[in-house]
Amino acid sequence: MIATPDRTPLPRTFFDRPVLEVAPDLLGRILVRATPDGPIAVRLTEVEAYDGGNDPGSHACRGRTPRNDVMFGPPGHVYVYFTYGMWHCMNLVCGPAGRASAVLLRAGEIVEGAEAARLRRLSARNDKELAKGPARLATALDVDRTLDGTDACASGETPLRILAGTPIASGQVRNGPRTGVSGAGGDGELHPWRYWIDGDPTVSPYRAHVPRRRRT
DNA sequence: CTAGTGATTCCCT
DNA sequence: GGGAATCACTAGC
Repeated sequence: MIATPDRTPLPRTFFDRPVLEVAPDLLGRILVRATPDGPIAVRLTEVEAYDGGNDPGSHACRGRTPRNDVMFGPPGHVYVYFTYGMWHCMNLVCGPAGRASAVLLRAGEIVEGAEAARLRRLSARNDKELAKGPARLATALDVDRTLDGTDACASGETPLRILAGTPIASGQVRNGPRTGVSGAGGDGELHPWRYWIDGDPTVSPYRAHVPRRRRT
């Protein structure tokens, strides 16, 4: 018998913990995006931890800037960045405030509002690909920089909120090197901080970071 | 399935 | 000015 997902919002205290504790605990949780077409909900299946200033792979490793400002703020808020000239990716900030740690949401299963998500993801060949990858997840949920700094733990009507869902037993959680991260050779050995649900079909393929030469 | 490459723009050095 | 926490597409196995 399959347990019904818990629709209770996650409290801010959930995020006010070390990022390596929060990241695997986010698997199986449900993020809800309110849109004019109705809610789109994603069950998280893959995440990556970024541990503030000590982490060479983190956007916060060179200090506070206008872009990463939200990472230095209170936990439970959403950090959205724009990358590769085209894409957005979203994170949830973890505690304590000022630590600048966050969890990148890398992939998930759309469990509500798939019709609305498909409108944003016309290249997806099937529903498993709707949110298979961090930029795909943000696109499917219509998330961009205008949502940077949104409080995912606020009560009342908010563009983004996160529900308890169904946590994943530790035996079903796998971890390994982060995907596509520059700034740390041998990153997999030192920072195996990508977590995913074992065998889940919506988990994105692993790709090592490859520095690209500028077109002449 | 894997591997290689162009797209496109913001941010920080 | 260089590079980026990526994706879509193609070729080949």
